[in-house]
Amino acid sequence: MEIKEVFAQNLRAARQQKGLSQEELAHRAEIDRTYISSLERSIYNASIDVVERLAIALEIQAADLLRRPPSDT
Amino acid sequence: MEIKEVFAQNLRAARQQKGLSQEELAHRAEIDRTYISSLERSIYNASIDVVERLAIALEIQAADLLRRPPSDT
DNA sequence: TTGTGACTTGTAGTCCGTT
DNA sequence: CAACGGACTACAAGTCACA
Repeated sequence: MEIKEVFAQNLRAARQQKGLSQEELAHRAEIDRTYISSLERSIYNASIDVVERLAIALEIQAADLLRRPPSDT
Repeated sequence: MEIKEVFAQNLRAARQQKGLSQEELAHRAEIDRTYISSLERSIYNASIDVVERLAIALEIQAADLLRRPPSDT
């Protein structure tokens, strides 16, 4: 499993946990709505500043968005 | 402090902890030596696949390379 | 052994839309 | 509300010569 897939899953899970739509998250993180959609579908390898902006908007640690599930380690 | 600076410091610290030169790490991670030099000088916002390749070469977690020092939180 | 400048190429990231 | 397309711009990715 590639890191961008891990990131995609963590991102979607964290966003839904907060009850946010892609558009609301996009606004908070100042990132394009369609790009967040792409990230959740594992299209791109986000750069670390995008990871951090999303983490801040989601009120979690940037490192948490890259954390692999226990079953995968 | 920007995330790329956090990453740069963590990268250099982890590399030196392993007693590796930039060139040796470059070889292990299959990344150009001068690019690693750039990353350690906070030139770029690395993408998450590069972060992971370096983490694997350093035998640490990708998330650890993004972790901010306690004094910074 | 590492830093740096100059450069090219590939992909990250934006903005418009439709389904 | 989200998936998806095309066309674009910005910047990461990768290479080289040299200090």
